[in-house]
Amino acid sequence: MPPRRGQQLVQSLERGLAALEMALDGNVRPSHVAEALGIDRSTAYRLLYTLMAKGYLLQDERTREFTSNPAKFFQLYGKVATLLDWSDVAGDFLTRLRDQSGETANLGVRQANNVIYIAHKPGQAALSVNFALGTSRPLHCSALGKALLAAQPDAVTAEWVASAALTSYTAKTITEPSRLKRHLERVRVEGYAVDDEETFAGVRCIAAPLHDHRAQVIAALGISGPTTRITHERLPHFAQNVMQVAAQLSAELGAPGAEP
Amino acid sequence: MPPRRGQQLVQSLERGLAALEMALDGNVRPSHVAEALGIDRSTAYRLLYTLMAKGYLLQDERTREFTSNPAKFFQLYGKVATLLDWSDVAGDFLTRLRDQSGETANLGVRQANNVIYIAHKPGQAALSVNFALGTSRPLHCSALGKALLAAQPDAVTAEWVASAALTSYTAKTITEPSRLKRHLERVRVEGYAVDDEETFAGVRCIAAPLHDHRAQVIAALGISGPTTRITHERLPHFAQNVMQVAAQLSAELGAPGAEP
DNA sequence: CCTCGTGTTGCGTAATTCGCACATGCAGCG
DNA sequence: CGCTGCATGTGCGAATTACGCAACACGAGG
Repeated sequence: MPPRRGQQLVQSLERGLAALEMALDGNVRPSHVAEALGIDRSTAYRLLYTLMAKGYLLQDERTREFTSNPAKFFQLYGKVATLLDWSDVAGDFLTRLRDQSGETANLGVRQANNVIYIAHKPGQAALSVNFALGTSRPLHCSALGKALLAAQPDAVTAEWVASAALTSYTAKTITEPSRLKRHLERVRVEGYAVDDEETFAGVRCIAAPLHDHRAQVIAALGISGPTTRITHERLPHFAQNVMQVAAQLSAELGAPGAEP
Repeated sequence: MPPRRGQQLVQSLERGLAALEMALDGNVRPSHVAEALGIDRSTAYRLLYTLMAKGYLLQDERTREFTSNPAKFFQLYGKVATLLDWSDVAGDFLTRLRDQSGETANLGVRQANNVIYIAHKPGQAALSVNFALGTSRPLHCSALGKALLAAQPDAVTAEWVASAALTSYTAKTITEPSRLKRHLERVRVEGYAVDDEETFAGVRCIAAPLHDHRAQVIAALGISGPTTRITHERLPHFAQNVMQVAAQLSAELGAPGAEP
């Protein structure tokens, strides 16, 4: 018997959700899930079967593989419709930012240790940064993520920085906790965050936080583009642009103190 | 111990998913879930807590209520990106259908006993049918649903009609299995389905099935509008329009036999 | 202050789940 | 063609796990 932790999680549910997420990353079979989770094949099978019975998965009649059921997830997603509304509200501002900067504009929220991109307007230049909605990126090396991190109270940020796994993606990724902490302090002072090729070589991003009617930071807005266009010289200009649109969107969301 | 059914489902996972879906329909508290599922409060709490630990739910610090975590569901949804692509492909056809008919065009797939609307183009008239993406409607009283039902093999349809709960929504909803069966046979012959105020009074819909490269019916396409514009006289004309665009979209999807 | 309702946690029980073992089916190969 | 290897799917018994009971903490309301 494993030692009881502070809070006991329901094991079957935990494993079932893990199996579900595996199926979302690609078709799975009981043997795969069993190996990945360190459980018996039969157990994995019963979890998958239950997920299928509840509509989350489908099973291919021929190959016997379990697949995620897109319709089910679309339905679930439709129920958290607030985000859809978000896209509608933010759409005009993203377009404005995209047109003013000429680069891909995007908007993301925090989910655990990641930023999730929930709305975007891809740039129209031949060479533009592009990725699918719903993509997640680490907080510590994305502009949106750093803008969100910097908005937290000092103590929270300090604790997070100390305990987080600062995975390196490029030579420029900040992996030292102390350096990241100082970096975030500067982000807060300046009002915007920069990802200077810390996630992808050749890609620079700029982001600023968005405030709601309670002045709470709930999301971040930014642009991403190739280093050839977002140069160090033009960076301050882009940053002003991002902050300006972020303030406008915040005002639209009812943030106090923002320009009308 | 309850008698074992043909296939045993994992109870904890089943209950956990039920709790999750409750949370998607609005904030929940352990006592609510416990009562709805007929389980103890403590059990409901542990399920909710596990869902929270895995990122599916959030708990309000003040009210202690559990809320769905939109970011998580957006992330999950982003992974089943095939549907997003679908919207892209279907977008032009939906627009064409909307512009030709002047009514709201929509596209849906089957999910259990419902149709899920996964793409649409709302009509531009002052009075137009409109609903959010991800909405679900019963198969037996929606045009899209009947188009999907009629495409199945006879035996499957017969069994479904006999066992399904044909809930009535308006006076015109078809609730007799035998009548629905005949109705669906006619749908198959005609090539299109009509929802003649069977779901909402004053709303008429027309839909036709979409075929993929294997000639399998995978979705349905249609229009919805007020009975004042979609009159019985003009209905055949609208039906031709729907079938034509459906055939074009099917061809785009690689369906054999459809016009290029 | 008392009561009621609810969130949260400890604990013992027993129901539920888990893993083993096996039947079955399929694909590759000698 | 039959043998082997591998995977899915299903009884079944053991015991781990999840469940319900009970109790505590806390806040609201009377």
